[in-house]
Amino acid sequence: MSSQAWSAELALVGAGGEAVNLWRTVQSHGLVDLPPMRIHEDARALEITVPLPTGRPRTVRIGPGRTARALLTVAGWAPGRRQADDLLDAAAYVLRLDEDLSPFYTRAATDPDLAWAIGGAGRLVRSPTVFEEVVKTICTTNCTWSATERMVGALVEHLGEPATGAPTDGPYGRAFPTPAAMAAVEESFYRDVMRAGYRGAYLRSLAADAASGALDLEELGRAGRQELPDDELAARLLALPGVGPYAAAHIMMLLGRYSRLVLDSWTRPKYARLNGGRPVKDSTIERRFRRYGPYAGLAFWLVLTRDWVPGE
DNA sequence: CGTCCAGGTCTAC
DNA sequence: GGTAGACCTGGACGC
Repeated sequence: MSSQAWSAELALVGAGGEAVNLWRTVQSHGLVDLPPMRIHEDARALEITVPLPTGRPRTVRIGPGRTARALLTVAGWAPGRRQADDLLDAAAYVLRLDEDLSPFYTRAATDPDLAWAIGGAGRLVRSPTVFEEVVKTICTTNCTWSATERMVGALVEHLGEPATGAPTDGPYGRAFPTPAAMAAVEESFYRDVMRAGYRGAYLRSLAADAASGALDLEELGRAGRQELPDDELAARLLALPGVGPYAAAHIMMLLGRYSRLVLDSWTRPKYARLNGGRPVKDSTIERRFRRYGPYAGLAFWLVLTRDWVPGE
């Protein structure tokens, strides 16, 4: 416990000069409610524990700063210039500030259902690693949200590297586990501690392949659309154990590949509710968002989550 | 207490 | 290529 706290501001602007609504970004999808991320409602801030290129992970709060800026704070930290820059880079990465959403906004501007978004919505919080997006997504499949929380919570609490000054127990204040850490534990961990059921074998296999280098998820997830088109990325993801159509679409959306719509037992009824309550066929939904081309999945997601932040 | 199913996926037809 | 059944777990529900 140190009374010192490091803080710095980060300009909230997209790569194309677009506005960025921080609070909307913080609440952009469900994974921000899973360790090592959490939302501090009263402060309108995102807390996340991020690995840094050097030294231990750090837990940073990303909240509102001066106009069009985020304020980053880390308790009990007095970093050097290099480390401070690393943390700023990590926060910018998590907020996806390197992405240019202006092509999407150009299309949204002419859509009465989505024109509201151009004020700074549509930026989805990004995990520090692709591995984390994949593992968490697998932990959302075929189970309730409370089960997802249990599984991810156990992973981070028991296998995540603690940040300096982190609490000695509990899932917060720890970076998401590395593939090596997840590959090093026995099956019994997945069965008895994480209680992952049949997903345990998928996760263990995924972690082992990622740890050995046989599978480079980070390269896969960060490849450009030119070198790896969406269809090919989808095929590669679908080949992963435990990743089917829903999970592939969800992972792709989190990777900034929005061509697929996330269709599952939450999105289908939610879309139906927004359209008079009658079930809507997948093909009908696909058709409605086809005009968005590579942004179809993002447009769909924003329509579904518009009411997550009141006032829009 | 049994059945169903949740932000599905895999295997075997 | 499309479609049943099985699959871990544990809340929610009906009986």
